[in-house]
Amino acid sequence: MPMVAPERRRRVTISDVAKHAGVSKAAVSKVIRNDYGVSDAMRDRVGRAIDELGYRPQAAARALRGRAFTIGVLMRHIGIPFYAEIMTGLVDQLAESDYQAIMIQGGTLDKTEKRALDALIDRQVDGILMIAPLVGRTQLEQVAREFPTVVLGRHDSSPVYDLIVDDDRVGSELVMEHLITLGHRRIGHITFQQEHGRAADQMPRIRAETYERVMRDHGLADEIAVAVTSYSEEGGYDGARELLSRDSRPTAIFAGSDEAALGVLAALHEAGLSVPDDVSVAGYDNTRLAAHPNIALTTVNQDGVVMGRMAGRLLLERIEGRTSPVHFSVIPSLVVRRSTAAPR
Amino acid sequence: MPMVAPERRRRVTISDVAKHAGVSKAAVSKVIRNDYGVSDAMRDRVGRAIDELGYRPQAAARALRGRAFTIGVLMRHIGIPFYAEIMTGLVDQLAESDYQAIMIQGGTLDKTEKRALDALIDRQVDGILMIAPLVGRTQLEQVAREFPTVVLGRHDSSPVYDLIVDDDRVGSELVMEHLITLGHRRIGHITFQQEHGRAADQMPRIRAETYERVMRDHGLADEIAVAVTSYSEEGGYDGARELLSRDSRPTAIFAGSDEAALGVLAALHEAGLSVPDDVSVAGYDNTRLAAHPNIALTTVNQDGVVMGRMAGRLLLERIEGRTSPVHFSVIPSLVVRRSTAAPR
DNA sequence: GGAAAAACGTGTACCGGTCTACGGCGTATC
DNA sequence: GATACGCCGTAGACCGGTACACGTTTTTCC
Repeated sequence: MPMVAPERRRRVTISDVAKHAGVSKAAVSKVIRNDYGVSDAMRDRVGRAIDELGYRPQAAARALRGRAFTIGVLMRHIGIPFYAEIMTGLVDQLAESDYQAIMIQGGTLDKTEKRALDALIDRQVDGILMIAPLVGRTQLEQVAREFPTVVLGRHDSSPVYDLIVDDDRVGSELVMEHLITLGHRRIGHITFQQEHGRAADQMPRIRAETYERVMRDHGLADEIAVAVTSYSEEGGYDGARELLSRDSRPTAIFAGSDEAALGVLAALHEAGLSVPDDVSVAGYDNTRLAAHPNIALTTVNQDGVVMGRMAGRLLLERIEGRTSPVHFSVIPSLVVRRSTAAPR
Repeated sequence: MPMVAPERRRRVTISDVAKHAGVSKAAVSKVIRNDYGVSDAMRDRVGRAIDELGYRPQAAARALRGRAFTIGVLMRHIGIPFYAEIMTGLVDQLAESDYQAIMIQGGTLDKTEKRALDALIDRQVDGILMIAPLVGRTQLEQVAREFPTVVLGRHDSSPVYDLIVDDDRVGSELVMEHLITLGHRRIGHITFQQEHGRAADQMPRIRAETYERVMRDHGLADEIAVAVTSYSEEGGYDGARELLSRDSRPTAIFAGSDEAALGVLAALHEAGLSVPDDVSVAGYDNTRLAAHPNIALTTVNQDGVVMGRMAGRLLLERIEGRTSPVHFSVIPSLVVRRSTAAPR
């Protein structure tokens, strides 16, 4: 028996609505876009036709001429809890507008990120939010010149895009002062070396530099010990093992991120060292997991929801025509939990 | 001084390429799509022109007539570790094709999920992957009739879409047999009541039913204790508190998900009970965190990467024209860690 | 060697919207 | 009463691709 192809009902178009309402396509378009020059009667009439037919404008067609009503979000990877917070804020902010946020994974390589970014551009998004992008500054500015762009989590400001950052200097100082006040002197740090050596103002770099500065300010220049790995759990694990293998074992480790701190905890556990009795551990980001009683990590809280909401606002403003750059900084706070204590 | 509007360079179009190569638009289009009827010379020539101009086809324009080369993924929320695994598999599978995955958050409400799904449809995606969607079956089938669709994490099969599931019966049995073999009799369960009461074949329901069945099979019908909350950390916390407050405290808790299990651990910690000495805890999903030494959760491993890869494959097949439904089931395995032990 | 078939390139309608230009009509202005 | 103007609706070009129909050239085959 021949397979009957399922009849794919043709989608309702603006012409269908126009015909059904007995008006022109242009009139329907005006109503949809809330354009000038529409009578109340027309609005009602078209509105009813739209409802009756269940019409929804097709984004692709709109994109070709006008806007796609789409905000593209580029992130390395989903599953990073802090990113989820950002999205919560962004979606919340966009909920009142006609815009929709779509996300795309850029991965951790230049190449894959480039591909993802291109994909967003090819899809004619109206604005782009880049979360901690790897892309070099020149290319970043080139994109930003053509599309409203907000960059989150990088410190290199530019006249062509908006910037949202947590004040990593302040946050790192909070952690370091906390550890030093507790009495620690041999404090290690785990940082993340981006592929682009040039990016002196990227977030991991700032945290690392602040760490070193505070150490020096307290006359602990000789105790500086940095492991360069990555901000992932694996990175934290490897970094901790490296730090532990050095001559004088640190009594505290400031991991550049909570993810990394989780790896540090794992490494310490494996080495039979207890936290915080043998080694204190602090992270950064206040991931939801940091709060879990089995982890109880001292960390820095940066309000991701606020950052996401602000990102949405800035993008909408840019889409509306703003060209002057905005630099928004969130002040972080220290959250002390059981992973830090005075050294024994 | 008047602000000079940044000149937005017009994007390179197919006509530009055609002119530059001295051929027709149609020829360029054929080359791009690898269509029939193109000579090697033509391919070279056009290829060179494309490279020289840095041309990239615009997805919106393609979508209008042909395909958008976009796969839409609908998920409740990013930040759920298991979803990240699925995406890894999906992206990996799509990497070789011309398709790109975009994600959209549906939230936990019918209404917000509907809006997100509409947004995908409006954007003319070529295929949709729905991860544990809330949407009712009728609507689901309606969407699937018009767009290639793969549903992951729900057990209600249909002739119009493909299904990818972990075999939740087998997984739940593994957990229960493990606990019973250890000697537990008072085993509690935490489940998730979806909004749609009708969905008898949804995943939480299956895990819960299997729990009850195994209990009965071992003559433990009287010990059945189920807390109905949700599969989130909060849900687990609340559920555990409820179970602990009952007359006979369970010696083991089978949480329907790792997320919930984390909440259970938190509640036990708060109650001053130790794991696994006082209470054994098991989860489901083998989230990355379950492996962390500070958590060390006994759980069920279902290979999210494999599931994601399969989702990609099935979608591409459907886009190519397959209409017969596929039902793919992943066999889970038990991962025993330190959160379970014989009752004292 | 000639007819048929295959290979290749082009012209152009079309997808579903947006937006500019314009025309008709009612009202205010002088 | 003629002119000007604001308001409202429409016609139709246009966005950047795809795909079909068709003409021309080359190859195949008897």
